[in-house]
Amino acid sequence: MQSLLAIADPTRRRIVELLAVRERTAGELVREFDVSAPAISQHLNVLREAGLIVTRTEGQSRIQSLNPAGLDELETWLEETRAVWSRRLDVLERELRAGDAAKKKARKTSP
Amino acid sequence: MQSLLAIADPTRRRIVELLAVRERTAGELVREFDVSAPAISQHLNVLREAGLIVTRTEGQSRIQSLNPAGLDELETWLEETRAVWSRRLDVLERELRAGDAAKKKARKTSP
DNA sequence: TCCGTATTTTAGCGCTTGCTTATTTAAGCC
DNA sequence: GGCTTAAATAAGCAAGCGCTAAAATACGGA
Repeated sequence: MQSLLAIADPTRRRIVELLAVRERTAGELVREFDVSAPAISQHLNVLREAGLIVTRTEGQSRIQSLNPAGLDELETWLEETRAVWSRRLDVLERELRAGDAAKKKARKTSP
Repeated sequence: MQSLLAIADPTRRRIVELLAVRERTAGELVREFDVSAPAISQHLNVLREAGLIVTRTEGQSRIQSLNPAGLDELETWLEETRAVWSRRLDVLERELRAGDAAKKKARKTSP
């Protein structure tokens, strides 16, 4: 779940959003933020290790782009959690209905 | 985006998963982990402030349960990012195809 | 009212994180 | 080779995080 930790940081999340629009060099990204180039470079390392971006060298600039498989991990966790959880809600609702029915029945014999 | 920061921590993520199955008291949650009760209580504070869980008092125990709206924020970010990004991939693919066509055409006149 | 159980708050500590400046690596150009 | 541009790495620092033990709060029962 490294990708979750990676996008928990606002700067890194913004980088991902920028790269979602189009790929960029490290230098282009630096210009979008009020932090130094090393700071961005370090963020890019984290994102790369999390599998969210890939970097290819082209001449003397390194181009950063989103990794197709990167967001999958996040989506999977979210989907699974939501699946378990909404199943639970269904059960809860059914129990609630059953409970109401039982109450109604009980009221007839002992109000 | 507080919810993202909240579930970036493995313990808190586990708490969410446990609550997805069924609601639990703080004490029940403590027994699931190898950390002290205060630690769990603090994690619950973070999750509550992030809107991921709600707490109701029942007698002397406090019951924690997942907040229906909580995961939405995450899902929204993920969906939007993916939407922008996959749109970009579509454009890219189309450009690629157009490029191939242009190359083919060019080859006919000047190989 | 005093006590036990459940939980939270406080205070303090070590570790990690994100940032900066300084230095290093790498590629293109003369 | 020497210079410039692009980017990464290294070292160091302040702030934040998660943990713990200790104290405080809240409720139910004898």
